[in-house]
Order: sequence, then structure tokens, then C-alpha cells
Amino acid sequence: MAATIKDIARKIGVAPSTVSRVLSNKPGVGPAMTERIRKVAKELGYKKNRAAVELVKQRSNVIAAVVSSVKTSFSGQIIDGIQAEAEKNGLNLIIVYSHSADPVEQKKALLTVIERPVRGILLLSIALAADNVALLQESQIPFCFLSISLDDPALPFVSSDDWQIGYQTTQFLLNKGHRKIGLAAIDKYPYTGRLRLAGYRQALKEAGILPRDQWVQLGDYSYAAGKQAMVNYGAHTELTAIIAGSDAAGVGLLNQARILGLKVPDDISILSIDGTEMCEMVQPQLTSISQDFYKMGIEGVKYLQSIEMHPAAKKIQQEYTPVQIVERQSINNLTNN
Amino acid sequence: MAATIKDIARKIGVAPSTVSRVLSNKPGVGPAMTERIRKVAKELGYKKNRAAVELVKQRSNVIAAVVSSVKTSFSGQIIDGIQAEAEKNGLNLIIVYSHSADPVEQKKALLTVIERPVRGILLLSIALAADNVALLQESQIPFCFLSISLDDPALPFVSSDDWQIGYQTTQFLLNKGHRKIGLAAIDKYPYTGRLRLAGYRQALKEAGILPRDQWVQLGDYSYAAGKQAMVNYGAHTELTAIIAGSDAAGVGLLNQARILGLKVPDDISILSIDGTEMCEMVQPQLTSISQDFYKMGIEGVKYLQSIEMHPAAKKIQQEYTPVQIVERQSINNLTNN
DNA sequence: CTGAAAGCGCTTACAG
DNA sequence: CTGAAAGCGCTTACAG
Repeated sequence: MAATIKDIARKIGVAPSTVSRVLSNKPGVGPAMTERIRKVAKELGYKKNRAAVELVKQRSNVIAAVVSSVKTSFSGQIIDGIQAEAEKNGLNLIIVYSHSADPVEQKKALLTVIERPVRGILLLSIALAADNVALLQESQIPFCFLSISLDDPALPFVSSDDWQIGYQTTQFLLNKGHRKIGLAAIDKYPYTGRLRLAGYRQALKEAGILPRDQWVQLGDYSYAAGKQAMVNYGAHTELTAIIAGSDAAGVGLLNQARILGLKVPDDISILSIDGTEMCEMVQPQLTSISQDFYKMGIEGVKYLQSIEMHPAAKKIQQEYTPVQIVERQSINNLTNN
Repeated sequence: MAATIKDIARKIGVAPSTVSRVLSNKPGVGPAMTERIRKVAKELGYKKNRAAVELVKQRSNVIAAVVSSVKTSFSGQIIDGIQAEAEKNGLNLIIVYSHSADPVEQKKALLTVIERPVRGILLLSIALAADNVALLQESQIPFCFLSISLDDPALPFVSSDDWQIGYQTTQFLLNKGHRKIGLAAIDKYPYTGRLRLAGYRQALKEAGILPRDQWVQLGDYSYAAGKQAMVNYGAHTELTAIIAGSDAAGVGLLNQARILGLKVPDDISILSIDGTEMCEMVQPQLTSISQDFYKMGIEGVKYLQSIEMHPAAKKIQQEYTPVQIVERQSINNLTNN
């Protein structure tokens, strides 16, 4: 039904190979012929069949991003970074998403991407089941995790240093005179949460503080998890400051604190992790440790490109993007100066 | 490098067609052979080559969504709906995105999708240039616009009724005793903004009110546009209520009002369009007209499926999903009762 | 500058 | 139940 190269060739009375050459911008066809072919292709509404091209070339110019959620604004920032860098390299981006942590779901999402000759795969804050990591490695396709760090040296990633996030935020609060500091709405098992927790504990330890169990409220980084954590802390919490696992969780904490009659930052300080624009949309504005999500996207694509340039090197890159505390209005300074 | 069907066939000493049958779950191969082939396929790390399959079958089981932004939470909701319904039908979803309104960019995004045998294309709040609409139609691939309505009867869509959004929100405010009502951060040219504006004007007209030009502040639906609109209205605005083009714009209005020393809702009421969770994250919570984005996704996929079932019918569906005003805390009732 | 031919990896009638 | 063969739409050496 759709016109093919052969249709064009037949109509003009020329070989398909000639048509192919002009339609794929290969040199070596006379200008008159070139123009004629272009014209007929347009007339016939010719559309290149990518499946055929990819089959013969065994490669495409698409890179794939696998995302766990399209609802957080930070994944949007990462994707913006990927898209910008991909475009710069003439690559097309396709996104598939795998919301659940279910290995079977993950596998389906991975396969939609692995079974095509994509140039590379970027995985956005996805904790892949071991089987699926194996699948990925088997595929021989360059890949890189983004916004999650792994402790397997064979797995490349670009991420913030989550240990540092836990450590620096806690230190920052310590420097403001806080001693009883909570950590809320982080996941215990994935690396992200575990590392943040470890950094938090280390900073506290160095200050000679032993956190009580209830200072840490696990959760899934959501707004609801933030609210729930604050409910658990209660109106009479001994804490003077809380680190939220995400901006949304920080807002949850903030709103629930208000419901409990606690003023932020006078009664309780909140520091959120991420630093998306949401921090500036609430009142008081949330002080945050901001991550450079856009850069993660950029660096991820660059890494994929570097692998392609030097496949022999097989360098596994584990890169940390910088984080930075941005002071806004949700933290109380308890020191005298 | 990667194992093919032929490799497996050779290794076992059987015909490629037999291998193909078991690997694509076709009946008619003995159980012993089936198992043998499965085992060897696994050993060799066989991955199906989709490009080859699609080439011969001239069809795939993927549907594509073209999105203009992955940053708004409502597009995330639409995608969730699409994904859920796609999954139910055994379809895989791939997302490409085309942030800009630039026709050339749009075309690139469209082509990445049209040049493959996708089963259908969903366009999320994208105002396509005329050339690109033609491209889409030429491609013969079923498509449907989502969260945008068009007045060309040849173009299928699933969307809220934006005229009704303008009309109902204005009426709602009128019923609360407001007479001087603003409309902020909507786009004038695309259908969405134009329709909302028309509905707003009609409701005002029916109430015998002639809106002054400065009551309507155009913008791009963003947080910044909301803030800017409020700056333009000024601290001494005659308005008692403002309809915001989006939740983010509503928050912009809200925060800027605070900066100007205006209390919401006492000094000025705000009603935002969309009703995402952001409405409940700010203080006061924003009363909104809520759209059923999830349903748009579902219905979009269903439409694509129906086209495929009855291609002859060629029914162009233009469907409106329901909207509903959700009262929260940002509107002042000026009437006595 | 142009053409004939082989082949990418699969699927699917058609035989047997 | 299994195999031989043709073909999907393109690209790319190889000739000329």
C-alpha cells in the first residue's frame, strides 16, 4: 500500500539502488536524477521503512530511556537533558516506561527496547532485578543507569552521590544548631535510600549523636509518604529538623506539620532532597539540596557515545554529578550568630 | 554476533521455520522439539530481531505517544491511562517527545514514529502544524489527539470541552457573587485557550458583564505566566476572582498575590484549571475544575483499537471527557447565603 | 554515474 | 509434525 523504493524506481525506469542512494543521501547520483527521484518520492508520499533499514544496517539512530515514572518533575529534567544531548548527536530518543518494580514488568519494558537495534539504553532511577541486569548485559547494547548509583563496578551510572546527600544535609542542619534530626520518606532497600541513611548516620555519629529509631521514617518518596512520616513523628516530636526524601515528601511534611499545629521553620525545620521548582511554589519555600538532573541526562548520553567510539575500552563509568544546598525559607538557625 | 534463528536451527539440525514457529508461539511443533528449541535459544541468549519481524509482518504491537512536555503532571496522568489500556490489549507503548512548537522539530518526532509500523499514534496536547497533520494522515496510521480539541471534523480527539471549562468556571464564580473575574495564563491562538476564552466571555455576557481587556492576561500556562499575570493585575486590581489556565499558573497567581499583599481568598479568589495533586499541596488549597486525564488516555487507546477493528468505518471520534469543579479553599463566597 | 545481485532475520503459505 | 522456498523493503559491495 505505502510506496516503496521499487515503486519509485519502476515509475522512473531506474534501478532501486539508485533510488536508495538518493533517498538515503548517499553521493554518486547525478543532480538531474536526484531531483527527479526526490520529486516522485514526494508525489508518492514515500515513507522510509525503518524496519527494513534497521534490518540491513543492524543499527539505528535511536537511544532509549526506560523510566519508572513520568510523574515526577525530576525525571522530566533528566529527559530534557537526554533529549538535548541526543539531538546534538543526531540521535532520536524513545521513552518506554516501567512503573512497577515487578521484574516481569521490567523485563517487558526492557525487551521492547532490547529487541531493536537501539544505540544505547538509559535507565532512570530504576532498580533492576538481577535477572534483568543480566538480560541487559547479554544484549550487548551500551547502557547506563541514571539517578541511581550501584555498588557493582560492572554497572555504569551517572548519579548524585547519595551518601553525600545524607551526609551534607545532616551536617548543614548540625551547623545550624540542630541536634535531633529526622530523615523521612526514603526507601530502605534500594541503594539510594540506604546510602542517604548511611551518610546521615555518619554525620550524626561524628557529632556524637545517636539517632533514635523513630527519627527515621521509611517511605516511598511521595507526598503521601511525607505526610505519613509527619503523622508518625507527631505534634510533640523531639525533632527540630527533618530531611525529606524528595521535594514532594517535603511538602507533605510541611502540610502535615501545619495540620499538627507546627510552624515551619519556627517549630520544625524541613530540608528537602531534589530541589525542583516545587520548592519555590510552596509557602514557606523549601530549602533543599539540589541535584543536577539535567546534567545526568547529558552525561548519560555522552557516556553511551563514548562506548560506541571505543567499544574495546569497555570503560565502565561511574560518575557523580554535583549537589548543592539551596537555602530558602524552611530552616531555622538555632545558633546565636 | 547475536544468535539468530538460523544459528539455533543449525545447532539442532532442524529447519529455521521450525525454530521460528516455536519462538513465535505458533502451533504445530512437537513438544519434545519445542522444548529442545527453547532450551537452545536460551543457551545462545537468543533475542528476537524486531526489525525483521516488523518487516515481514508489516505491523508491530507498539503504539506511540507524542508528548509536548514530560514535565507537567497531567501528561503523566494521560500516559498512565494509555499505558494501562495498552497493556490490557497486549500493546507496548513508546513515547517520543517534541517539546517545541517548531514544525521542523515536530516533523522529526512524527517521523521517528511514522517510519515504523506502529499500530497507532496518540498526540498529547500538541498543536500540530498543518503540514504535519497532512503527514500524519498520509501515513495511514490510526491517530488521535488527546487533551486538545480541534474544529476540523476529520481530526479525532479525546479532550475536555474547553469552552465548557471557560463557561462553567465563570458561572461558578458568578454564582459565588463575583462580577469582576479575570482569566490568566491562557494561550490565545491554540484552540484550548481560544475556547476557554469564548466560554468565559459567554458566561459573563449572559450575566450582563462586559469584561475589560486587562481582565484577560495571556500566557503559556506556566507558573511564571501565573506570576506575571498577577503582576500585571497589580495590588489594586478591581478583580475579585481569577481563573488560572493551569494549576501551576494558579500557584503562580497565589504566590504573587501574597507578595502583593493580597490574601487568598479574602482579597482575591483563584480557581485553577486541571485539578492535579498540586492543588492540594499549596496553602490555601486551590479550588479547581478537574479534568479526567487518565480517562483521556484510556479512551484514546480504545479509539485506536476500534479503528483497527473496523478500518472501513473510518469513524472520526471527537469525544469529551467530563470535567468537575472541586471546591477547596481558594474561593470566597460573596453572596449572603 | 548507474545497475544487478546478494543479503539482513524473520514468517508463512505450500508441500509432504 | 517438519522442511524448502519466497519474500518483506531496504543497502551495499561489485561491476561496468
